[in-house]
Amino acid sequence: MCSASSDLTAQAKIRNAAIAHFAQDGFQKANLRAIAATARVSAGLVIHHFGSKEKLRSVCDDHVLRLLVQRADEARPSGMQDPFREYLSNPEEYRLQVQYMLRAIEEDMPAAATFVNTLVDESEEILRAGIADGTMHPSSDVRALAVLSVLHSVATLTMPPPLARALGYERFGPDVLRRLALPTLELYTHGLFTDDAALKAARAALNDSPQEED
Amino acid sequence: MCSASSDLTAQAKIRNAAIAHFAQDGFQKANLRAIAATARVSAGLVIHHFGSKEKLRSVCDDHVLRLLVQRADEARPSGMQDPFREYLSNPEEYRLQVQYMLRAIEEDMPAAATFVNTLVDESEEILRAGIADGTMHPSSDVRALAVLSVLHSVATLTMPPPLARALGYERFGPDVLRRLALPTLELYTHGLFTDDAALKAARAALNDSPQEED
DNA sequence: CCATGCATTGAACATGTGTTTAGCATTTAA
DNA sequence: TTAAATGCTAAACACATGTTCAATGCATGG
Repeated sequence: MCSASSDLTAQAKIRNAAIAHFAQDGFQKANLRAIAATARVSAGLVIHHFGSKEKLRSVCDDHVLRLLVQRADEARPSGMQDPFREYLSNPEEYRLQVQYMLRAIEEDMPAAATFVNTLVDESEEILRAGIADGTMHPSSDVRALAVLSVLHSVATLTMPPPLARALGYERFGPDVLRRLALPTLELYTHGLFTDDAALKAARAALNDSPQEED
Repeated sequence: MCSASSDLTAQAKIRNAAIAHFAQDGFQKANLRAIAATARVSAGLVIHHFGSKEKLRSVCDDHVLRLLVQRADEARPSGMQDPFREYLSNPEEYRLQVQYMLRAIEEDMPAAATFVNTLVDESEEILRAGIADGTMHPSSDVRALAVLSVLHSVATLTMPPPLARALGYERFGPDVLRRLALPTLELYTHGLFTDDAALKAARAALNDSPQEED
């Protein structure tokens, strides 16, 4: 990265350093002096160019969002589906951008909402198409299923250290992802239960106390 | 809570206030003066009784862990399985303890490791029993499946706001949980795919490049 | 060459927050 | 009753960190 950083403008160097720090430490824990140090500039220059830490984050949000959406568009029509393989088969820089966006989702930033909506909408489309052509089971609530699958993907990619350790790894990484790939596909192919007793029980319970709308 | 707080020792009041603040805001964002204000004491007293913010957290960790494990033991042999129904059908105080432990998992505290290991071990036992008696499908990696199911539960209970909003809710809550219950059970009963093409492809891909890095 | 403007810096400033300290009040023990 | 210990507080302190400011260097145009 140092080889490329010398011919970038100071603004771009700061922005890239900020993206790395925000992705790794989160917005709050990341501090301007460390970002400035990574970018080989002073803390004052960061404010001079971006006005405030908040505005700097906004610029980073837009930048990463643009990169990810652009990459997804280029990969049409497959889009952003199968985030696991996507994540595994792409360069370090891409992983950083994904990590940044995952942090943004956790911290509920506006750019994250845009990103998540894109993912969920795309997921819902794929589900509806799969159900229509018979490759996927029908669902009582396709929208919820779309959210659920995105949630599972996000959760896997942000797996908390204690869970990674329960699997025998120091922390989340590509090896953990590979380890979980097969069980995940097995679950999505055969399910877990051999009968629908639990499902019927849940349906009954939800009908007993229908806290619902239409 | 105010009615009960008057006859608690100051230490207990501070500890309970800290649990609430840590659960709601996370350890870093929570500050001693706010905790002290909730407990109706001065900030200095918090340090006087607990030594430091870090030690205060340690006491809270142990306290919440003890309460949750005790509750799980009382609920034997069902233990901590089906966290959704457990979460929905229990009082506010219990939700706070769960929320505290979820925060501890995110922030990778020692107590969280204990809790997670309990959950995963218990989950693995249940899976092995279910597979043995034929109510669950065999798995190529039961341990990983146990981690996966715990991960899904944790992820659902800590659903980031953007995902809750993608479902049409302001933020995560009991209603979101009820909405996701059926799709989750459907997934765990029937799976998603109607054939095993994706599963076979994954098996093949993992055999082709079993240990690849770029 | 000078002047203007931009990039950049180091130091100072402001604020939030964990912690320390000195002191006060109340209880307890001799 | 006095003295020590305990519970508790307000203020001060230390430090991290976002931000401001004055000054310096350096380019470009007149």
